Amino acid sequence: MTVRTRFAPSPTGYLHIGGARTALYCYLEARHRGGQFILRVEDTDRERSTDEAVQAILQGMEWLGLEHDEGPFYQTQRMERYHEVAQGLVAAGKAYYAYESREELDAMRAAQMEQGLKPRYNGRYRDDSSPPRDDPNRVIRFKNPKTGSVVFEDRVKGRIEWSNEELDDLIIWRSDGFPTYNFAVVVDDIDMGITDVIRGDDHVNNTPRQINLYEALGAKVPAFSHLPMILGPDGQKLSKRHGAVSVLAYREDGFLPDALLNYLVRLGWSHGDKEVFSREEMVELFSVADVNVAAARFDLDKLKWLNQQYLMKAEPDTIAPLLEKHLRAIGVDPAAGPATTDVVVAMRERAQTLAEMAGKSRHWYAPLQGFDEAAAGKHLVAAAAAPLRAVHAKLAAVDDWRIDTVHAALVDAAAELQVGMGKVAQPLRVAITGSAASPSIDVTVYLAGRDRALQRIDDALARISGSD
RNA sequence: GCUCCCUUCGUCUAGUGGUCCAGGACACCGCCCUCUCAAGGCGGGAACACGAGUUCGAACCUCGUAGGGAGCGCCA
Repeated sequence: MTVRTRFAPSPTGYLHIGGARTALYCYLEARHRGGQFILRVEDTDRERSTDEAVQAILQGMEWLGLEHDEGPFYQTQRMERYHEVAQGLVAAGKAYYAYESREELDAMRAAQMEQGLKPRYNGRYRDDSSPPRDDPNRVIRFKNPKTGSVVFEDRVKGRIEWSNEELDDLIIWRSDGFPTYNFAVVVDDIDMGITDVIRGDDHVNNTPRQINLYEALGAKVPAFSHLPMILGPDGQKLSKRHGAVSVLAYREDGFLPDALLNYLVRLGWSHGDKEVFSREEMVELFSVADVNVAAARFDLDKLKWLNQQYLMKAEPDTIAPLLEKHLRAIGVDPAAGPATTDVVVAMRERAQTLAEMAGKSRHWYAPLQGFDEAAAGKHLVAAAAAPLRAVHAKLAAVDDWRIDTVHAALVDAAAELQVGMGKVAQPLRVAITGSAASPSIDVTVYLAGRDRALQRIDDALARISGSD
């Protein structure tokens, strides 16, 4: 039997970091074992599910390159099937109708809590053999076994045992005519031949009752793997403030999907000391059985480091179009300056994200947005005027504008003035970029282009004479 | 309250009874390289939650304590 895993998000929000990691692990486990990865949208909560959320999740999966082999399936399109299975359970005496109102149930739970008991349904209609009657509160409850225990071997957490006395008769069919989650997942996972259920560990508590459902339906119980949570940097549950945003927000921030995937795969899983994994390596080496049991915190610094590793390793040609997008995003026209592939090569060691790269490259494409005052105050001083004039003259005389010819011009200027390169480079750097940090000075000047470079030197000279 | 789960450097983790006075990575600090900033190289500080027990020997096994998390829905 081939391995089949599924990712089953509910479309009540976007695809966030935690969901993305779950999807990645499902995907990797299936690929690693030569099986199929299935996408299923759990949209039975008609009040909270939205179409936008469905689209956002699909887009997120696509951006990350987590391709599914089957689906997406939608639970709302499988209603007849759930109905049929629920009725079958009733007919077989394995489920029954119950008629308590929500208020009655709330009161029951409150009373139990007060006595220090775990709130559970009391099974009032469990043995009621009277024919079903119409009632707005009518639901179907599953007859959970009353004795014994459920044991399962979680592939992440190990052996887990649950006494049936802890479980009550859960509702599988709501009074509004829709199935509940615990019931629909089981029916789906059986019908779709899911062999490995990989999901967040907030579902551990549901597993024993789901296993009882599998058994009542005479189906083979799949293997379960419950993944620990991803926490925010402060150790608290992820919130919108720190990380629980859509994965697409990471695209906007200039992260590469491979870097995000690499970060995510290492969050809760490892392979010796290895840190950087290509997609192929992930597929080859990953096993959900090696996933850690404890929750992990999200660390943006490490994600940034990885992102830069990927930025530096990638072909500049593949990064250039992405840089162009980020330039446009900040209102800069990529056509108004140097070839973006050249900028990528110059900047990839100096930026951790594409957004940062775009911001630090803007001066090659658009007017300076003023000077960094500390840098200008230090370098655009009277003593810098002579070097700047010398450089201006040398650069104006370069007719074949290349990095090496620019470089030679700068060396000439420094030699002529009998000063070190530093005396020339820093004022020039500030003049060209507005700041004291940039790629090596020849590259910085080269990328600016002759006209822009000469103009900025003039502007800097004007500022120097103006401030004296 | 009850049930279940978790606990190695600030963070992600290696480690499955001896080779661990605990290894790698990010972050931090220092040095080197150097026209700046980076990148890169080298080096540094930094952890087995606590307490009992088992054992010749415990980060690894057992029990307890503390702390954290999840769940206890006609949400998923």
